[in-house]
Amino acid sequence: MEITPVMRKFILHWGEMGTQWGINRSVAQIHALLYLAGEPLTADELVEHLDIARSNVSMSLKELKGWGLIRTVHLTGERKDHFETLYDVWELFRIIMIERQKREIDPTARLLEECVDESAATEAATAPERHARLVAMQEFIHLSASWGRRTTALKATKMQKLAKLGDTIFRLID
Amino acid sequence: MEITPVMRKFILHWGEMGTQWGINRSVAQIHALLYLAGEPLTADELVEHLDIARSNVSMSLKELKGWGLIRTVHLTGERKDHFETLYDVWELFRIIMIERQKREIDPTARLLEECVDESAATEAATAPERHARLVAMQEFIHLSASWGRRTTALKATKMQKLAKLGDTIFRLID
DNA sequence: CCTAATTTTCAGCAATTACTGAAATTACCA
DNA sequence: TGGTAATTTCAGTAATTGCTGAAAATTAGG
Repeated sequence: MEITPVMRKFILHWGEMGTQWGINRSVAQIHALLYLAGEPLTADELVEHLDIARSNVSMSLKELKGWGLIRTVHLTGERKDHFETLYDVWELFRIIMIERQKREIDPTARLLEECVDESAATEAATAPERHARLVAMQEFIHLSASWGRRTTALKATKMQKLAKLGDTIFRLID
Repeated sequence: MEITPVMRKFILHWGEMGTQWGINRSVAQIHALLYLAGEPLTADELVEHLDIARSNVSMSLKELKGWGLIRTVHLTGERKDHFETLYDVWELFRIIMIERQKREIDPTARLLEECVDESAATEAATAPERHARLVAMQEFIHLSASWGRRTTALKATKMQKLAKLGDTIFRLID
């Protein structure tokens, strides 16, 4: 496994993108490299190619395992752990959606429900418009969560088909 | 304009959510407050309610203006600038989508095009599977960008209807 | 124009996040 | 079971990001 200029270019960009979305640069880079490599790599290979410390790789791999984006592979005759990611972009997307939903959308939906309930009890009468704005936000988050759950419940192949179908429908409407 | 416990709760959560999505906490809090307030507020009112420095508010407002999420309002007889946001969550969502598309998705799509082209020229023959993975990623990003453009091209009301329609269709399919 | 109110800028400090190297732990084999 | 390779943990440090106060710039009213 050697890193080509194209691979390097992609990996670096992916790392920067990650930081903008709240994902650690090392984590994003490691994932990008595993995706492009197409074969399980050892932690030491990641250290070498990405030029980051062994301990950083260890932590980042742990993070990626936590997201369910990589798995440990044992190669016969090899002592070191090897790591590989999924190679299906739709499946990757699906997993990330599920996790972000669980970590971010769902708690927000819960909080908004609390806010709306408390608002209904205390200030809906005195500040009806503000109450309505809270409800509008709650509905939006709720609808987003619903879309998220429904799409991620689909298999990756179905999801892809749906996405392409939607795109085609849009094109026809235009 | 007084801050109620419910408002405080929402604003604090929104600020935390922001940080997880790469949005500055102060920026997110200010926007949340303007949304809930339902009326234009001065920078000094933001300082007081959110307990952050005047200069921080100034910077954050600039950021929000850059995103097109707030506008300056001049009230007759008032010397100070007042700021208000849009109160339509769908319109807010639309603006944020357009901006993120422009800042993040489009550059990534361009980069992937370059990568695919370079890969086609240099290594498609020697590493066809890796080339295919790059192409798969490009297609995914391209499809995402296409969906983004098409949905944001819709008026907020149409978008909302489409979202609700999609949700209903999903429900029927289940 | 001059003055005072208001807003913006920015250098410096604070807080957070990211990364490293050393040490501890675990896994594997003889 | 002891020894070595591999991995993880974590305290300390570096880098980044966020925030502040002081000062400069801008604006509006007289």
